Amino acid sequence: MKSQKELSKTDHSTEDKIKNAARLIFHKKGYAATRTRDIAEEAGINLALLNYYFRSKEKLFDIIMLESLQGFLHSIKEVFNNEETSLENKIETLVSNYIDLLIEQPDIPLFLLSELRNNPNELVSKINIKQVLMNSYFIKQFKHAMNDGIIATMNPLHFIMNILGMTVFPFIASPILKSLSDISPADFEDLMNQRKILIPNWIKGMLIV
Amino acid sequence: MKSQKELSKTDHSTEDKIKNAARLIFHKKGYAATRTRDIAEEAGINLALLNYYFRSKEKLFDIIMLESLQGFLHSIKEVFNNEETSLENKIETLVSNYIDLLIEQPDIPLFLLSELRNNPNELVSKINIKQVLMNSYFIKQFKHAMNDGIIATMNPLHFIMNILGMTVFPFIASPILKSLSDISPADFEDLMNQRKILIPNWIKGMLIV
DNA sequence: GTCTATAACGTGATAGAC
DNA sequence: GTCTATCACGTTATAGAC
Repeated sequence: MKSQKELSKTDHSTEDKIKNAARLIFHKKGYAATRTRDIAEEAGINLALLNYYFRSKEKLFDIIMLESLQGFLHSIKEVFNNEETSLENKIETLVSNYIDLLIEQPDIPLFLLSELRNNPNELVSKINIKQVLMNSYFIKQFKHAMNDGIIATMNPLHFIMNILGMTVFPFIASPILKSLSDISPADFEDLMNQRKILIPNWIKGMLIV
Repeated sequence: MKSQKELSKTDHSTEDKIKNAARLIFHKKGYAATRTRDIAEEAGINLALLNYYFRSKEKLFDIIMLESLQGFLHSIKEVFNNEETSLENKIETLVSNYIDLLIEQPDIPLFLLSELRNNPNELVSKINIKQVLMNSYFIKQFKHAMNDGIIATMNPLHFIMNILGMTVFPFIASPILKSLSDISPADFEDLMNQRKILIPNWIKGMLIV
């Protein structure tokens, strides 16, 4: 239950106030549409202070971007490299954790994907997503099960696309989905919580030999 | 096979040159990050002409946005309201059409979803997505099959999220996915083409009672 | 550290010649 | 219709007082 604390992090220092405001607005509007004035106002401080602490809009953005990316990968990393849990259990945990995360911070995926779009970013290589995902214990288990004929043979990328697609996409597309049905935010959250059970079941269905 | 023609539309008139350039850059960078100067350069004309023809950046954007949204919905509309085809056939056709469309114009989904994010846009209601999707012949077939016990019972929204999630998400997340494996653009396209067959099969698996 | 005032710059839009 | 030159404005960033 750290999420609430995570969101409105310790707002003690001015530096933290600015960072929290920046995260909020960058996530919501993206780099280009964000004005440093908005961040300053949201933080309740003066515009000059932003440059005093972070030098420039871009530097501040880079910090937020890095942290957001790391935070988002953190969930996967922990689950994927747990050597105690089964393949099935990993899927259930991952989906459930992500849905919880996305209910709290629904803006993160669209933010990350938009900002990563054109920047074959140094960040992506710095964070080394490849190492985290493709060399994980999870992938080992997956390939092992395929070799043993326990699950159907497929490129692990398909598998990752399906899990992430079914889990993350509804949040990215929520503006449209909400307009499809006359669905309230509470209803939407209910639907997403249902998916904690549904998605792992669907995924299992895909793996049957 | 209209797609090629669709993309580089008749570049005859200056107006079309500007629109095509605008579409290209807006799709790639979004509204805020796009400079009218970039559009003018891409179109090979002068900045003043852009305002001469379209009055303002925003007006030009609105046109591109509307057309893009309509184009994207067009695929669904046609497939979903065909009263001759089966439920299974509709799924196969929709997935296949979308993958073809996204291979040609991979920037569209992220563009639409980003720009729609904060605008409970008049557009969304003007286009009336709800009407197109939820009152379609497809949804009728779907509910019918559920009532008859032919397919598993679930909220149709889950179903739509799954199809779109599995189909569209890989394109949205392609920068990350490409960095995961050392996958070439051609390999990525191959993977996506595989999914024309795979996704409908997975979806059918979800529907088994 | 924090503020006000202002400089420096980029961008959308227009005037006016051709 | 198309161009060059320029305006008008908003935004980032800094100087300098407190």
